[in-house]
Amino acid sequence: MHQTLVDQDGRGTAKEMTLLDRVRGLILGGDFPPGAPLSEVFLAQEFEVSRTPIRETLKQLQHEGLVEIRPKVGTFVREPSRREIVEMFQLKESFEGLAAGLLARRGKVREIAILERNIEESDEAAADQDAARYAELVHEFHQTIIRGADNHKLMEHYERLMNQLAYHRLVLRTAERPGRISASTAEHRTVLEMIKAKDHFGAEAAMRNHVYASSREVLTGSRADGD
Amino acid sequence: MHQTLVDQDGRGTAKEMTLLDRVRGLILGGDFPPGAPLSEVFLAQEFEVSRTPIRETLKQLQHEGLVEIRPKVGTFVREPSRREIVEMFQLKESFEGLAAGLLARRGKVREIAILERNIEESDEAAADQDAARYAELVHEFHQTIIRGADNHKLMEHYERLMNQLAYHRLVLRTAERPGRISASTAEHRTVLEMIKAKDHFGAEAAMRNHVYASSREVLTGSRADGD
DNA sequence: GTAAGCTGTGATGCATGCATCAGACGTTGG
DNA sequence: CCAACGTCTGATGCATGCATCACAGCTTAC
Repeated sequence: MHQTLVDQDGRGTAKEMTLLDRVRGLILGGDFPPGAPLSEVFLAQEFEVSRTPIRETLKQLQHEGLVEIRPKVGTFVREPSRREIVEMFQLKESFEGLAAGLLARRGKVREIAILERNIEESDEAAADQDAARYAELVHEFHQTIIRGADNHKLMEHYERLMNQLAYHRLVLRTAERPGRISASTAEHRTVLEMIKAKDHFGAEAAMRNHVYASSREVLTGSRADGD
Repeated sequence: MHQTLVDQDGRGTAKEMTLLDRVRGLILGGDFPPGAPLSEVFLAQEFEVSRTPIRETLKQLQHEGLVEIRPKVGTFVREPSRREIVEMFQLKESFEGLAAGLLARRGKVREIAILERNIEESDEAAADQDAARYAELVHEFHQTIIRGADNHKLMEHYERLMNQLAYHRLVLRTAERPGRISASTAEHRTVLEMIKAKDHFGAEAAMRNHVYASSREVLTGSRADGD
């Protein structure tokens, strides 16, 4: 029984998605809001598998912090408290700062080129008032730095963290304001300059400053550029 | 050799240990060295449960990075490569630096008192050439700082990281050299001074410097104080 | 003698059934 | 009317059995 496991966002890329990815997608996609119960039998029917692999999946998601399993009661989508969100942003700052520092130390030409191009396109997107494209580029900028750090363990922890933040980010996306989206580009530029100068100390500081600034504004709702 | 089924902290509290803890203890305790296969049926018999909960446990451990599940083949204790160990130490440096900085910012009197006492006892242990006690105190010092940071998400990520490093640390423990164990106490003292001065920037830098120094020596085998 | 193919064995992957238990709801006593 | 209790329902927790597959070792062709 080779059920074609198509992804749900209609990209048509039809890559084989593991059950874990699919259930997680259900949560992050908003189909199950925080607090919603995740019944094993329901999910089993939904994905046409038995309860056993569903149970394994839910336990994994518990480990990721996305769901809460109350023994003998059920599994529920976890709603991070505001405090936890603050904590996670502190971690994000630390992770991305570390990554920027490592990348600066390595001075990888290819990544630098990508980042330069990214900033150019960000300027264009900002000029075009294309908020969606801008958000995409911001995401790409951070991803490039994380990946460029060349530290796989860091990537793992970072991904775990961002998964937990993801639902929150989706909510924030809706609050984008095209008029202010270029605010963070200047900070991106500073980070890139530090990296190009191989100033790992400065790069880390600039990146942390940037993440801190955008997270502050996210938390207070004043910038909310989805970054 | 090791108490297998009871809790390991010798508290005698015999708290109900979850299967996850018990299997993990088997790995970290060295009963299953890296590369060893973890047969589901064997573990099921060992713990007198069926294969189903064992499977769930193994999937969790995979997520923790302690084991590697090769589909349709089996589960094996993962042996971190040297590169991964370096990566993990970089993360450790970042985590503990963040924690020290947060603790300095908070300036919690209780934690500071604990740390001061810890350093005193460390000096005594060093004077007594009591390597085991010293290692214990070092561990406690770091734990106090991590917990004092008051960031639960940070603790989670830190624990995950240290679990992956744990096997390696056990190996290092055997290489302790009583003559040099006091080397890190000076660094601990510096960290504490920064925290007392509420210099979060300095505290972070001092902590990172300390972690970097000890990890360097661990990796090159020149200090190897288990820190 | 070597390499390709085949079969056996043992493991995992999953479906299913039963035991157990938390929480809901109706009932009853005050 | 309210609170305490008993029953009931639906879920989870786990044991078990069957299908499937990777790998080893043997067989066979060349």
